Amino acid sequence: MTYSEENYLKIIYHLSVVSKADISTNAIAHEMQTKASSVTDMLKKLAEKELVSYQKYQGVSLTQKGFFAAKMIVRKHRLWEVFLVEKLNFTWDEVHEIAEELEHIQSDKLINKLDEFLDFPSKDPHGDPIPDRNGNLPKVEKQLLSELAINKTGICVGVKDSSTSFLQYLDKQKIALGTQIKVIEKESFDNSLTIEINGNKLLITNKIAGNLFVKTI
Amino acid sequence: MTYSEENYLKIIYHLSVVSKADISTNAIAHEMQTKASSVTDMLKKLAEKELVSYQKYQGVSLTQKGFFAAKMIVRKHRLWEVFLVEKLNFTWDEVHEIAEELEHIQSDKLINKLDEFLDFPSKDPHGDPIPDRNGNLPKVEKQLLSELAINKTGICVGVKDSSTSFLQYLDKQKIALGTQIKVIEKESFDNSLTIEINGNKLLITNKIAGNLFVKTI
DNA sequence: ATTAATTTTTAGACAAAACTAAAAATATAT
DNA sequence: ATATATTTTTAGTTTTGTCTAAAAATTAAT
Repeated sequence: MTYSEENYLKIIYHLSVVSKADISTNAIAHEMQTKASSVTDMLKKLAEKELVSYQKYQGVSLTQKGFFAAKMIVRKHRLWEVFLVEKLNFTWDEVHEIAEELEHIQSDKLINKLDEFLDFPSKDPHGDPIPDRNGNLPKVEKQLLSELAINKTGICVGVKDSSTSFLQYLDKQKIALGTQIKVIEKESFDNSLTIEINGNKLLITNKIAGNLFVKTI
Repeated sequence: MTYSEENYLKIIYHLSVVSKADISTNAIAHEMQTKASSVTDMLKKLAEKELVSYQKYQGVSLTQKGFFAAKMIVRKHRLWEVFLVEKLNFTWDEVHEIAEELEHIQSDKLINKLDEFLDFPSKDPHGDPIPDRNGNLPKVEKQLLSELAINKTGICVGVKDSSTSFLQYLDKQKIALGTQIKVIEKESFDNSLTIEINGNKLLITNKIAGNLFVKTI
């Protein structure tokens, strides 16, 4: 598989996790930051290789083969992220771009030895689950902070958006994986929330709350 | 720089270390396992970027800029090899191919943090020196075993050929970096050598002796 | 010093992955 | 139901790095 094919497969996988329905050409083009016509070309190539099932004008879905391949790319990405943070002391907002490159390194033996070296982690630095060598994904129980009821407390277990800017915002507000967050108040006009962290109150927008995963306790 | 440009630069660097004179198109084609016409195309591109100085029909040499860039690629390659052997327990004959991919990962921060994680090694698993972040190469004092005089003893400090088959031959004969080797006899007809390792005598061909570096003691 | 052999370069093509512009299919709105 | 808007596909280019075949330059040989 080429570098580009792997990137498409990964994008289709991520879109599939969210949507269930077939993935549209435009949705892929948007994620890949490319043009719809380029996507069409690539979908034909992936269909030819039986990595996706594709019907003209009807979008795509991953085949079993494509699904497994995508999970292996995600596995590599997330394991490298763990390596970068745990072993090389990168911060969680620095690792995504580097892992985007490292995920394309071929060797299965490498990734399995890396997995062992890292002591078989089940989650990456952003709380996302890491598929094992057979493609099994640990099921992570979580909900968006924006969906948490008033007076309920959750533990931060992941982020939906793992962009540098969002992660740095969280750092600034002293929100990390494992942090306890209690919902104090919800403003119905703009859906902003007042939350309590370590005894301090903090006002956050709905956009922030919609990108933070918590687990209720 | 593209993946392919980096590979050309690295090959030109390796040929330069050996030959001093300008590097011929054919020599590069042979190393790259490609055609001379492809090499010509690439040399024009590298010259355009001022990474090599190139005169039609006269071969190429690296510019200062190209020399530094090449050393950074070699640095990455060798540091990753150390990582694979020291941290992931790969054997020295398995790491070259994987490092060929890893050497193209971009981030400077990554490679400097890796360097630190590995405790700033000066040599890779095959005894080759690792350039530091400024491009300085530790000078390694060594000579080929084939050039060692009779009755002299040397310590194995490196290999010229780091192919899997040669390294596995050395493993089979219990020759590793640090092994003491004494030259007992040289057969002038075929230039084969009788050597002594750990008290045992061993007959090796000139080809073997011509690919093993030793340091006299 | 010519001729022959080798090396190197040019010219033209091709595959991968992207693009633009236009056509076709699907979805939406009145 | 028909017109309009949107989405998707096709057709034709472009760029990167490769190739083959032929031409040009260099090197070797008599």
